[in-house]
Amino acid sequence: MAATKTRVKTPATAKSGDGETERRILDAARTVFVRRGSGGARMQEIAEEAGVNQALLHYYFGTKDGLALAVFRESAAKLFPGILRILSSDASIEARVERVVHHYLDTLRAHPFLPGFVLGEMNFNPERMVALASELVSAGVPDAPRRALAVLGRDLALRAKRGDFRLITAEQFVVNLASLCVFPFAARPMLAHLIGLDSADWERFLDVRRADLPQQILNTLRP
Amino acid sequence: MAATKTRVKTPATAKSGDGETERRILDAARTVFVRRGSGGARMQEIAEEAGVNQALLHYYFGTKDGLALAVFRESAAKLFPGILRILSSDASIEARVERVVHHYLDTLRAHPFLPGFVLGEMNFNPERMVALASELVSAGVPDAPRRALAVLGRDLALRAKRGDFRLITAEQFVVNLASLCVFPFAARPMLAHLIGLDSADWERFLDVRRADLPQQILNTLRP
DNA sequence: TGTAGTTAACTAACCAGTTAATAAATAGAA
DNA sequence: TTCTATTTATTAACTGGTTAGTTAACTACA
Repeated sequence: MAATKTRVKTPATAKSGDGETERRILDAARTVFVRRGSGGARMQEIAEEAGVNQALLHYYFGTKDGLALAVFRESAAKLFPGILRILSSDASIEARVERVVHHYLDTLRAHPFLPGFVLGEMNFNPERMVALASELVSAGVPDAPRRALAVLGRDLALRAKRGDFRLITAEQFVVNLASLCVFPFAARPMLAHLIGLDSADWERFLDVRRADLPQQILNTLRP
Repeated sequence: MAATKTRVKTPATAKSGDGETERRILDAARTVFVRRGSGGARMQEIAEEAGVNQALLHYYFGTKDGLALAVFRESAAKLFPGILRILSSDASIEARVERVVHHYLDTLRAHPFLPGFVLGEMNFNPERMVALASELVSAGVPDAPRRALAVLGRDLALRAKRGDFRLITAEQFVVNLASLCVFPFAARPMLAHLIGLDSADWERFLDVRRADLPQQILNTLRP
């Protein structure tokens, strides 16, 4: 076993079955962190959920924060990179909007607890976002989000010049897109309890949303 | 001193300066809970922030959860009731949209950490929303949100029939409104770190948003 | 033999909450 | 108005249980 206090174990080799223990810990951690946030989650609870000894959590991930960051990282990876790729493609704005909305809603339908978790975690433990951003720097792609925005901004400006769209910055536009796709998932507890949206209502709500939202968003751009 | 384990002290009388100790505890708790979420917050930290002895937290609020619920309740009260009132008024839809956006953005500019806190808390401690909802029932106004939505829904339908707007349910419309107003605040850490939005950028971003968002939202309704 | 993975037991520190005593405020009687 | 008993507010110290993390021994495998 290597030395440092916050050492993170490299991917497992043979015996553990190609990283199976690590996988199980990550899966369990995601389940527990999503349910309680990292502040409310307990390592022993995660160990039990994973069916492993608690010391293994430290063996593979170092500290609770190390584990929480690993879960945050993979959760955030479901929210951002795909969207940025679509937004900076060379398809028409109309097609991009439709693809983003569908990609976002379909992804989030498969992982409905993600937005609540990511938003909660990023607000209660700001060091998570700081760490992610510095990982981008380390990976040599610090500007990826900004470059995607620049591409999109150029296209939006071109269309505004042509009179197709009103003028809007890429930042505002992307925030509108993300707002309309992500917020309902994070706010679902409120929707459920304040206006009585049950599971079937929720699915219908999302169906309608998936169908209508692209056009609504394009409408925000009308002059 | 009354008996029960989860007893909550009623508002203070004379000596404590018209509830001053309680006020100080609530203020401190809000500060700490907003920063860390209730799972990550520590009672001794709140006591120090309030400048009181930790036992007083229990004296006035019973348990940590009792205190957390009190803070959640007053926080949620800044997010919902005012909006519902505006939305169910008899002003034109156009005026309602503008009023809601301005009310929301101005309120949240004064309390920028509210959305992150409320969304995080409601996802990590779902019993908060459950308790709030049952307080509405106890207060005899279980249907207030739904009634507001019904009023708005009727008006939206009328305008659709007239050909002014496309058909949309009040639920979808209100979620769009809330999404566009609230999400940016909850997502601010991400905006700051991924696309480098600093404080001055942020204020400008909100200024632009306040000015442009009403029309963008009304545009979503165009046929 | 050396290394990685796993276990059971352990531990210092932390945590939410309690307790008993004291101080301050209030209510009621004279 | 004053006094006294009661109630409320506050304090310092305490506590049992929990927590993240550590340790030493063992197992499995190359």
